[in-house]
Amino acid sequence: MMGPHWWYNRFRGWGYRLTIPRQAILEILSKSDKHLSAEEIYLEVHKEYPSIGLATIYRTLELLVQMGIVNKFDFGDGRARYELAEDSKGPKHHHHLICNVCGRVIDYRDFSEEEKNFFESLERNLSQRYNFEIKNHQVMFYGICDKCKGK
Amino acid sequence: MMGPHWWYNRFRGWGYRLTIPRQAILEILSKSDKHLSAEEIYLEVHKEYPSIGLATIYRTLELLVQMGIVNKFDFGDGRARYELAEDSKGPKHHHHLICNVCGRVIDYRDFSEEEKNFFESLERNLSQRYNFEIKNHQVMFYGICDKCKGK
DNA sequence: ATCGCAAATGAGAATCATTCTCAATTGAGA
DNA sequence: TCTCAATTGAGAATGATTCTCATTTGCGAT
Repeated sequence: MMGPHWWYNRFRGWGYRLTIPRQAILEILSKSDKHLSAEEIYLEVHKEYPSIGLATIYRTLELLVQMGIVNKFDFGDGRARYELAEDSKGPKHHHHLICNVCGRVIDYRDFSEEEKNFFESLERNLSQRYNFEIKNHQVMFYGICDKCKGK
Repeated sequence: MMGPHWWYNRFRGWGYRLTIPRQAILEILSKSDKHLSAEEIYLEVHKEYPSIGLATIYRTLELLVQMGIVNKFDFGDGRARYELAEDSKGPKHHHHLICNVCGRVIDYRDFSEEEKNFFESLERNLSQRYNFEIKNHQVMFYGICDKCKGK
C-alpha cells in the first residue's frame, strides 16, 4: 500500500496533480521515521532534485496537510515539523513530554492497551458529538524533565 | 489564592523580581478566559501602561512558561497563544479539534468522568516512568470539520 | 536612607521561518 | 498536438519573535 498509484489516485481525487516535486517530497517523508522540518525535507529533496525550491516544499506540505496525508506538529522551537499521517495509527505513533525549562522533547510510544483503547473510543465519541472527521491526534505533556529538576 | 503575594513568592523563589510590567501581564492573563497572543496581551497592557514594550511581553511570557505559570499553545496560524497554567486543572481546561482544511479551532471541555480520570492516572504513570514532573497537557485532534466535509 | 550591581526594561534593529508575486513551465484532457 | 489551468522556481515581502545596548529599577548590604 501507499505506492505511486495510491498517491496518484489520492491527488486526482482532490483535483490535484502528482508531480515530480510532490513525489520526491512524499518519498522523503516515507523513508524518514522522524518529524522533519520544511528545511530538512528541502535539503533531502535537494540531493536528488537540486532544482526544486523551498517554496514548493512549503506549498506541497500545506497541500498534504489539507489532504490529511501529512501531520503538522509544533513543539515551540519556531519551526513546524511534518510526518506522514498514516503513521499516526501505526507503530510509529507517539506522544510527547516537553520540558518547559530546557525545551527538550521526549517521545514515548510504549502505550498501554488501556491508553490505545481510550483514544480510539474518545475519537469515535468526539467524531459523533461534533460531526468532525478525526484523522489523527497529538498529545503533549508539559513540565520539568529530570535534568532540569535540580535547578 | 493567586494574589500579588503568591506571585511575589513564586518569582522570588526562582530568583526573579515581580516588577510592574510582570504584574500587569499576569493581571491581563488572569482576567482573560481565552488564549491570548503576545500582541493581544501587549495591546491590553498598553491601555494601562503605555510605556511597556512588546519585547518585555515576550521576555516575560517566556519566563512564565519556564516557571510553569503559563502554558504556550500553537495552533498553526503563525502566532503562539498563552494562558494561565493554573486553569489547566480547573474548569477552563479544554482540548481542541482543529480542522486541517480551514484551520478552525473548536474547544471542548465537556469531559466525561472517564476522560478526566484517564488523564490523571496517565500523568501519574508517566511522571514516574520518565521522572518528569508534569504540569499540564495539551490534546489536539486533527481532521475535517463539519463545514469542510462537503468540499 | 542610600549605595552598588545585577536584573529588568524600552526602542529599534536583526533574525528567520513562512508566504507571496510573477513570469515561465508542465500536464491532463480535447 | 493544442489549450489552459495547475504548478513551479526565484527572489522579494511579511510578520512573529529575538537580540542589542544604553538606561532604569529593585533587592541586599552598609
